[in-house]
Amino acid sequence: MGKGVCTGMNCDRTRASGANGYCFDCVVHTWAFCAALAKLETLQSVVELQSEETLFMEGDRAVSFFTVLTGALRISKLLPDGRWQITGFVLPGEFVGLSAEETYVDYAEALTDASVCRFAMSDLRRIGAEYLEMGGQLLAMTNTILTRAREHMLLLGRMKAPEKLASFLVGLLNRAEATEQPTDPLALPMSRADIANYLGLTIETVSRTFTQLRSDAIIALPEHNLVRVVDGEALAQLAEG
Amino acid sequence: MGKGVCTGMNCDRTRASGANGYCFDCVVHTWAFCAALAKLETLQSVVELQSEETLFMEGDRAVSFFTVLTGALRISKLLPDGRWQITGFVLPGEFVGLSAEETYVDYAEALTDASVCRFAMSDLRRIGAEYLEMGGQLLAMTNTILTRAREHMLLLGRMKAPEKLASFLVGLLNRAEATEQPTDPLALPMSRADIANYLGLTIETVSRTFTQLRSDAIIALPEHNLVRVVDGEALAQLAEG
DNA sequence: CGTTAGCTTGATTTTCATCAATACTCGTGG
DNA sequence: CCACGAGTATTGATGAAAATCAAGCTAACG
Repeated sequence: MGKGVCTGMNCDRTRASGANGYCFDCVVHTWAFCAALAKLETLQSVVELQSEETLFMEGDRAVSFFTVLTGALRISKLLPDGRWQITGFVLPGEFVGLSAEETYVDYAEALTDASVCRFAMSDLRRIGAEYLEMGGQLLAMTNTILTRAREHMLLLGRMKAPEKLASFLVGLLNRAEATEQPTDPLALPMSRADIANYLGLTIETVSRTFTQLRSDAIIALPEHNLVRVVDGEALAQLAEG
Repeated sequence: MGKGVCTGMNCDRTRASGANGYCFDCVVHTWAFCAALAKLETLQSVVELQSEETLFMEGDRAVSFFTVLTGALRISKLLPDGRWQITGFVLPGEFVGLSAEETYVDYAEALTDASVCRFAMSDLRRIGAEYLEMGGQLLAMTNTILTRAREHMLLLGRMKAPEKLASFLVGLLNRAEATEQPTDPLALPMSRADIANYLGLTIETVSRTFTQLRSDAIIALPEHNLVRVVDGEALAQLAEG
């Protein structure tokens, strides 16, 4: 899994939030849960991550949670024998690291160079009374994540390889659209290995399936990490099962 | 999937909560999120469900959410072509039906005859300001559900049939223990078909795997729906992967 | 006591994993 | 600028796990 480790709390690569310490000009301002809050700006700090760096590990004390500003993270769970499953990708404006436990229950690692905005759990509890609105926002966003998790279970349990890949691409397209990022050549921030793991497949099967979708003229692959949708109808069809 | 439909809101089979309308002697009082609240008792009503009855469906307006009092529910998602995936079982004291959307995003059906305690979403919003504590409880419980969902993804994506089944049994044992229900002959409230679907397998594979675990002297099956753990060590070992 | 739904067992097929090369891409240094 | 090498992706051949197809079995219920 990841190489470097930066547990947020004690990482030296932190600095004041945004360009000048205010949320209102934060890159993800309009999508992130913290958008609702003016005073929150005093509570966070920005953490810079290099590609493959670990933000937190299972078992670490869950003292912080995070909003992704730029780049992307991967969330995964590990089996004792080394097998693991990526349970989600976290894109800009989305948050990660809330846990009902004292410690984190999964791993968060940077897929690319990334920056995240750190919040202290203790601050969350403290301001709860004042900034009730945020509690609601967090609950809503957690529910959104849960909904996505359940869709992913349907994918893992019941879909065939081409359906899985189509579904994955459609999901990425939707999220890119939602955060106003380019979709025509859609960028895949993750490797084939990450895609394969996320979909419960192997690298080889993902690769074969990519070439299959390409030869069926459903997508084009101008580069390994760029996808162009040729037949959106067929892709959506596949993605639906 | 289910037969009858009872969307909670307009179900006639409702009555006042508990034996006498107070939460404090509710059967799940000590485990349910509502335990923290005294005033909540005025806000709910009890809904009785028959086995296989539907509590809510994907697309229904999400006007209520529920705590299970007795029995068990199954939560599932449906693919257009009829394939579906059970994403979770809901046991007494656990809640279900919170959604960030306007409508429910999955199906909830009774595995057995069951009773659930209904809360109105509007009440949740209204009392939010006063009963902040509950918001935190809901967030915590939602995070617990999310954690379980992620563990389930690991199971669906990376485990082999015997590991899946062992993991499922261990999970049920833990939950039965947590709510002080019998574990020695552990009752399986769900059919082989439900287990199979939940684990991303077929009925046949589950059946074969049960007989395999039995002939390996890891479990005994005094009846189809009763499991006795013979070699807990081996079972835990398998469940861990 | 027969019927039916749910479970088990067996035979065959399918999908995907595994094993094994081969090709591509990008960065480095001659 | 090109050759080399390492990491990543593709392609091919084979094998294994679980799905599918097809009977039987069991137990509960009329």
